[in-house]
Amino acid sequence: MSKIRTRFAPSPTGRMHVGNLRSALYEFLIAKHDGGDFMLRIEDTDQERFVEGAIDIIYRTMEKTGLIHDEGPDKDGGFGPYVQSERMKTGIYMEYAKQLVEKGEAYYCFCDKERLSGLKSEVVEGKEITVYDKHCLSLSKEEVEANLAAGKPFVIRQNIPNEGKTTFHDELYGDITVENSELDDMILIKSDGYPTYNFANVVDDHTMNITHVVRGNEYLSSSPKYQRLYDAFGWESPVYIHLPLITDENHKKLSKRSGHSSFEDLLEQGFLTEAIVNFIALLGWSPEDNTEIFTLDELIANFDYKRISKSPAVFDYTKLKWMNGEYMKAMDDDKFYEMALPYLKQALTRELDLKKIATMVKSRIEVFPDICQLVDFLEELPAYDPVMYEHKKMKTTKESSLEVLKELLPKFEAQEDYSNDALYQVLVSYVEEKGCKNGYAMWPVRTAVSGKQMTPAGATEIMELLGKEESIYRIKKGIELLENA
RNA sequence: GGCUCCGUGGUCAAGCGGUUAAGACAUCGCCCUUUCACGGCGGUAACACGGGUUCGAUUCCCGUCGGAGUCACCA
Repeated sequence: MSKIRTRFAPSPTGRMHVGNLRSALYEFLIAKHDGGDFMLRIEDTDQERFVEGAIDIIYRTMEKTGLIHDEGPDKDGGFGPYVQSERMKTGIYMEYAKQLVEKGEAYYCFCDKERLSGLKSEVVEGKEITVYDKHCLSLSKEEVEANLAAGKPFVIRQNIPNEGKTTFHDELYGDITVENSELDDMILIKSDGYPTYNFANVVDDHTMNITHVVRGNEYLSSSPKYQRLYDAFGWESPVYIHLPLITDENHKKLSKRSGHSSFEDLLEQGFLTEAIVNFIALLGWSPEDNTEIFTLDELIANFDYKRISKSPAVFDYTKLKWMNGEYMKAMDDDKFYEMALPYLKQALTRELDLKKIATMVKSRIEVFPDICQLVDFLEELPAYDPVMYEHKKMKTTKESSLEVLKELLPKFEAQEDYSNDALYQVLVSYVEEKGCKNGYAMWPVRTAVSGKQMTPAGATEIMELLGKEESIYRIKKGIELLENA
């Protein structure tokens, strides 16, 4: 058995779609699990859709996610060029297309747009469906030569008989057979001389010795055509592995509209690269045991493509968030601080111990932007409703809270050491003296000092952060509020 | 609409003829706690339906229904 060779073949048309990223991941894992090679090939045969900078996005994403290719435009492995527009310059596609023409497996077509649009078509769900009528197949060799000599624009189409069936084999889905009459004579070479994706893909996969073609499920229905191409050339077909679709919450193919369809979207929303990779690895694949958290190396070690699922998977944003939270908790404090800093700075402008705050917040958030609403009260005491002082479990009421705050205020004013420990002592001794439960005193203080239902820290921790002046000010505010309530 | 694929809780999923049908997210409840969160414990919740095959079907076959994908000089 020869070494496995897989490839990731994106088109430089913009952001990295998570579906594509998962394909890349699986292609990488299938090769690496077996000690094989993974390559990157740029499929830029559509000049119109080409987006400037998109190739950089691809490189950056691959590197960031750790999907390091063994061969690619920047790493020649002897099978180059690895960019289709460059391959085209070698004349490879036209050469192979002509081979097919000679074998009668393809033919020149000179039909123009007008004739094509005049073909009988059917409109289904707003989409126009036309089947080419093989009009140019009947052209004689002389007619073709004459047209070519006259410089008439042409395309080359695959010649698929109207009879018979075509079968191809997929590792996951098994044998799939379709009637040839269902297969359209697809274009191999476009009138601009570029190959279509379909054709370039087959030629390149073969000439680059790709052993396992791993791609999205959306190619399943066109695969018979590819199979016919391999057969027409007399090439051995690769192992096909079609991946289940990733859908949105409505079970539709994940699209830009969902707002989280690309890797960049996710990064912008505060997700960690490792969490994203881990999450999408589990979209359509599961290990033998119940492990859910995987490093890339662990994935390589455990990835068995036979365990890839056949049914589509909904991209569960909520679970991604949970997973991201797990990664955050596992992060070391310094690294977390570094990454959280931009968000902290955005929320807080006053002098505060950001490092301490970062640590407090670390185990309580799922994505970085959560930080803002969690710590904003430190910046400025929010307006709050005095009913927040009432807490059933703490047995506090507005009245009891007022009393506690009033009794505590002079103690806090007298206190010089505003460390959490010292402050906590003040509270505890007050509680002992009063003979009540901790919460009975804690709750009102925390409420006064934060104005929030939920905070990333306890009362005295907050006071330590705020400092004496601000703490006293906030407690006085609380008293005022309660007196007027 | 034709063709193709898919069909286990709300979601990801294990299962591959005999199981009390795992686990995770979400949700709910309880406990812990310097509130909330974290953490711990527990609960609710699924084999789309109808026929076969079989001693026995979630598992195999057929049909129905449902969902999706695809039908470009886009990839």
